Amino acid sequence: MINRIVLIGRLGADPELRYTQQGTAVISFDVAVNRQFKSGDGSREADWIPIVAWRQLAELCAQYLKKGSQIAIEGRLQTRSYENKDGQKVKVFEVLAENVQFLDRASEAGQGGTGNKGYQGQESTNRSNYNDPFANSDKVIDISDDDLPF
Amino acid sequence: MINRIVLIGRLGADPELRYTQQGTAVISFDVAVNRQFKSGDGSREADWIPIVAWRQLAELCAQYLKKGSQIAIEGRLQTRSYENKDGQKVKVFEVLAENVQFLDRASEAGQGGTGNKGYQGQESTNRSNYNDPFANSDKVIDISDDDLPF
Amino acid sequence: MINRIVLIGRLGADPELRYTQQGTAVISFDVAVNRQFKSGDGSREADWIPIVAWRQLAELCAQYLKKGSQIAIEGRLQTRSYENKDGQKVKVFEVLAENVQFLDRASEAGQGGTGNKGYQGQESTNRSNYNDPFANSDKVIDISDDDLPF
Amino acid sequence: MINRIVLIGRLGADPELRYTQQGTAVISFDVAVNRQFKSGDGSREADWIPIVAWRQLAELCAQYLKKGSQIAIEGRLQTRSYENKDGQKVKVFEVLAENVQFLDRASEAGQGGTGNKGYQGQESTNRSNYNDPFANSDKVIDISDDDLPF
DNA sequence: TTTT
DNA sequence: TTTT
Repeated sequence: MINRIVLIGRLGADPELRYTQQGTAVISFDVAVNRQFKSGDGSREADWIPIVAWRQLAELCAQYLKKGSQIAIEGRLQTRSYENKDGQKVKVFEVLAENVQFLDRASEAGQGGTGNKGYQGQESTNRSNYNDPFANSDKVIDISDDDLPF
Repeated sequence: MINRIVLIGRLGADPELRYTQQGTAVISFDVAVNRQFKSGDGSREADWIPIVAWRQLAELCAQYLKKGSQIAIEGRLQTRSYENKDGQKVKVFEVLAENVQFLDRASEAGQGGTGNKGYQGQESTNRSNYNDPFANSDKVIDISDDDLPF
Repeated sequence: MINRIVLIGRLGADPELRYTQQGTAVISFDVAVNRQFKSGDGSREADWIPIVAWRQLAELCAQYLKKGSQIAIEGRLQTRSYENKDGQKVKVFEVLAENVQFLDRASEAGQGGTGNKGYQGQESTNRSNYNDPFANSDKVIDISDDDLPF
Repeated sequence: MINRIVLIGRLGADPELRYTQQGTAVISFDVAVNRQFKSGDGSREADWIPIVAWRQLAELCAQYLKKGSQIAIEGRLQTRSYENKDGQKVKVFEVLAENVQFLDRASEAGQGGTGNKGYQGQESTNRSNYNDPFANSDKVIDISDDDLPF
């Protein structure tokens, strides 16, 4: 069903590229999307949206993005659950990036898209059982590609 | 900054209309947005997206939506935090609905939009400090309109 | 660059499936998207948006859509030019559908997407030189697949 | 009904701010949205999308945009017709901008939105009878505000 | 927690 | 008619 989101924002920190045990590249980062209005107290507020990208798109992002980079993202809003160390079920919201556009002069990168590699459709598949990339501190995340049906 | 999402899905339960202490209508409900692909085990998966709407749009939704209703939603993805009873900070993701379209035959309601009342811009304002509507079980939620800058 | 459109509307007429000389399926139809407001004279106004879809998505549409069908469409807004019989250059606007959702009860079809076949990326390619499908009355349109770089 | 488009592109020329006879500001410009793929002949292709904005948003655009400016636009795809000097009916497609974000370093302007002035809903109204702004060469366009139901 |  |  239709699930489409477009965001423009800036990275809050350098993104870190990771790999699944099978070698699939995955990257995660948070993007601050400013709201149009200041708060009552005059502070400028932003929504911090977690983004995840896979494969070539992940590698492109790793290459061109750093803390503060401005980026346009097109993708789907997804939810998944995982169990934390306390055995509690944690619900995660994230935008699965399917197309990105780097907006900084510095990153004369142009645009990265999954589409041009023919992976876009496959990106949309279920991946509800992988562990939370954010919960891992090492570059190889504890996730089997068998769990990724793509 | 650009933050735009469009979803089509179905309500998992009857929505409940609430009012702030000042009488502002607010409604919340979860929408199941099916993914295009079945899981490896053959089960059909969905993303469950929390939706919130305010004022007239909330009242329209209360009037036309019930468990199972199909709906198209246009809005912004927002995040906010609140403290739960244990004093822990809980992060909430939700789509602020700004325009909806009821898709069920039964509800020949057509479309509800905040726009036609001139409230759309104001909807986008900061509301990061209100309590979680989901955490309240009574119809009057514990939130002062002073906290809502709109 | 980012170019994303989502529409919900109804077909003004039965769509007609055509094929290029090389056998690529293509379908075109106009969708009426109602505006939220009535005109000054009380009439309800709609924008008529031309849609085009290719390959499997075209065939799905041919199978499930007819005059009056309600549909959600996700795609890109594209422009192209062709020369009419008078040798005049005609500019065409159309939405390249990349994902559709059939919204009628009757068409228990669910959803068609190019993504699930891995064609989505290729859809985005240049096709500015083909003749106007609307200008042809026969089912085999006068267009070589050599002109379609996908 | 749902009709939502988001674009990122560059202006092909300096925009020109005009006013209706009643003094309503209106601006029109074309934006080049590059496609992700080069044509078969290696040339880079773009879709040229006509944009129109009204009132404060028009004035903001006039202030911050010039030939080559990069901009993100959120709005609706609309169609309208007018009669040209030969008495022929001409169909026009254009994106009614409801929110824009200036993306050039130089224009540290941030974002313009109709929403923050409470005009956003009204923007969506019928305006199918005004003359084509592109067809006028003087700054005051031949259009009565009586024809604009907002 | 939806639906087909 | 844009830009990288």
